[in-house]
Amino acid sequence: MGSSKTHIFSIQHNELAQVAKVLAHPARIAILEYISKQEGCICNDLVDEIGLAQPTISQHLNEIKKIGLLQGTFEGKNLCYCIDQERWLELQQAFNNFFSNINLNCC
Amino acid sequence: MGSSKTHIFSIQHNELAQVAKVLAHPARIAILEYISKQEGCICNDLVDEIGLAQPTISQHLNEIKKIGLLQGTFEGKNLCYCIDQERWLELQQAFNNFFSNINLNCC
DNA sequence: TTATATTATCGTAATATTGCAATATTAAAT
DNA sequence: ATTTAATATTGCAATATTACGATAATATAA
Repeated sequence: MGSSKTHIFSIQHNELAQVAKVLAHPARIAILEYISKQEGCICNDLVDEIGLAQPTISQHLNEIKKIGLLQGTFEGKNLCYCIDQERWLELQQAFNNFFSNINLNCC
Repeated sequence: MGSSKTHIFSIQHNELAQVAKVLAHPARIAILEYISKQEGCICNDLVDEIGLAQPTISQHLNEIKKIGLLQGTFEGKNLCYCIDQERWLELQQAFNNFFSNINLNCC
């Protein structure tokens, strides 16, 4: 065991959970916030800013990338990351729907 | 290693990440949705509904409880869970703030 | 009190995540 | 082509998560 039984859940539930998993680490929250404060971002700044080793930051960036939240473009010699606006708003909507659709009539 | 370096991050970032972690499993999403559809809930129903073993459901409920999202009251011989409304709205707000405060000016 | 039903806890196995050192890759500058 | 700087990948160790069988605790009913 140890692995989630994803197959017994709906696609919607799995997808929301997958996105939540990316947000489930303070480094990734901090990275997203930091990137947004810059206009784009050079990865090496993140290493100084966040305080984790370069390979670790790179891994976290990859997790964020996997759910489509990062666009990367080259600018001079440095890779420049920025947040994918369309996907961002889509996820905002997804969370808001989840929180709004829940019925709060308590027993 | 293996454990998150939570101490290098802000309280806000850690708290949001902690909540996201609870939502980061489809079973817990499904449990929250199912509880909300009922008015309260008997755990054994969840076992049938979700399709995981009773101890596993109990563990998931405990994770949800830890972030203050469940109220439990006794009703007859069965424990009746329901969603804590105040906390729910608080978390909805927290996620919405996170998504709204991000600056989307791309490079 | 004893039986019954429901929920919680314990113990354990399988898998996932986190983090970093070492190394490789990539692209620009010389 | 070589050097330099930035980012990615690999390999591995430590810890966390997920899941469930066995068992304990809890509360009602008989």
